[in-house]
Amino acid sequence: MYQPTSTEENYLKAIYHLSNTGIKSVNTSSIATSMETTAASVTDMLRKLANKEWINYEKYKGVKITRKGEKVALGIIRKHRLWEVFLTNILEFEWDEVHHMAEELEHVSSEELIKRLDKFLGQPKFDPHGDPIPDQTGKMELHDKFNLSAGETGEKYIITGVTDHSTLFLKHLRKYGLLPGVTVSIAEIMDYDKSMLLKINKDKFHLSLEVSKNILIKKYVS
Amino acid sequence: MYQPTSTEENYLKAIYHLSNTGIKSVNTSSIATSMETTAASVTDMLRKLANKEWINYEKYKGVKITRKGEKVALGIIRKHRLWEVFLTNILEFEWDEVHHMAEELEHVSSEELIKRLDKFLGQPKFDPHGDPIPDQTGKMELHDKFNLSAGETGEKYIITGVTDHSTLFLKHLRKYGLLPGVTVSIAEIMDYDKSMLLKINKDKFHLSLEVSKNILIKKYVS
DNA sequence: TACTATTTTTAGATTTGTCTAAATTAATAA
DNA sequence: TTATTAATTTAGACAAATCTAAAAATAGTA
Repeated sequence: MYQPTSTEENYLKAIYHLSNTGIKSVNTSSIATSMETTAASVTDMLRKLANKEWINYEKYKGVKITRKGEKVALGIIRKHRLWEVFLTNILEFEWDEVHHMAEELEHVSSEELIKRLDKFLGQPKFDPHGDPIPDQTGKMELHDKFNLSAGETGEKYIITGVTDHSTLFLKHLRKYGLLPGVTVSIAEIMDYDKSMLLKINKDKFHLSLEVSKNILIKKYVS
Repeated sequence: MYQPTSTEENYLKAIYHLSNTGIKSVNTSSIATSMETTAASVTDMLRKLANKEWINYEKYKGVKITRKGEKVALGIIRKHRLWEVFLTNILEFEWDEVHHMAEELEHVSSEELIKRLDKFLGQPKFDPHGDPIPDQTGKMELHDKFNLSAGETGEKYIITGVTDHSTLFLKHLRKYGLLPGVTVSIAEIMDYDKSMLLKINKDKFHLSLEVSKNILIKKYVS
């Protein structure tokens, strides 16, 4: 129906993420925080998005994304994550370097370009951070991730993603080789501060709760 | 000094092209035509570009691009042409399909991205249309091209580019396999309308002057 | 319930890039 | 050289996205 502007795409993406991964209700101020803008700007934009039927919005009552809006958001997320795969796998960037570039590339409009990029990359199901890539219809694999901080001593796990996507955190993990796909086992969990001793092959690392809380894992099945 | 907006980049690119490949002086209306906008909008923008020292501009006296402006323009042209190579060589688009996508991709800002893309593509010197790709400093190969319409009977030539970049023309050439890099020989030139009989390997084509005037060639050296 | 604090919206401005219509300057031709 | 035509610039307005400050609505609490 309508063609979203880059800004509208960014708002819809933020609203989608807040709706799904966030815990709190999607209100004006949470959007303002995540977009690094003011509540007044958000209110203006919400009216526009509602006019175009991408969200349901009632003054003072918060926001709910519509099917149409979700479709737009998933399209952008698909582009973002595919470009991230391109940047890491093909152009050999590190996983903590690609986010900003993908933020620009995701707004390149051609659907055919994304279709071919997807094919060229071998139709990847996850991006370098372990986040699932929606297909053309918006569907994506959602495997049962849980927090490394909830792991148990002696158990083996595969890292599947992160909850903190900041460059600082990703760089930190890279130092220890803690990347999606890597197999780890928990050697010991300290009673005092819930920090843990982690094993990758023969190497051992000491990990604070702060860090383990932001790592997602799934059970290792041999 | 200043960071150009996408719009400013497009104006500088247009002015650069008019300065070099165009015959007429670079005046307000020629820019308006090539940008598909009004003379009034151009005047507004020229003042901005002059303030940022990318052009020299005196009211009613036309425009001359500065060193700084040329540097910006060549940077954009470099990105545009590298993305075109990516789209044709890697994603297997046809040469007449890539222009519009490259117009969007050229505004993605990361210099490091372009550096790596260039490396990944094998540091190509020409884009799919035979246009030279500037290096990081703005230098590019300028081999002595001339018009196919100025070619001589019996001579062998290599196609190096085109002067008409429209989709319609490029599609037309593609039908005959007349792409940059292809070797052709002129079998006959008709006295009456200057149309020519062209040979690629064993195939023969009849080409109007209209078409041959828009094809660039260089001498074949075995 | 009534008061206060917080959140949200409105009002009014700003910036960028655009437009149309009017005014001005330059170019052309009798 | 003067009159007419063409090109260019100015003036004023608009749309998108943003901001600050003020007003209005909601939520929390005594």
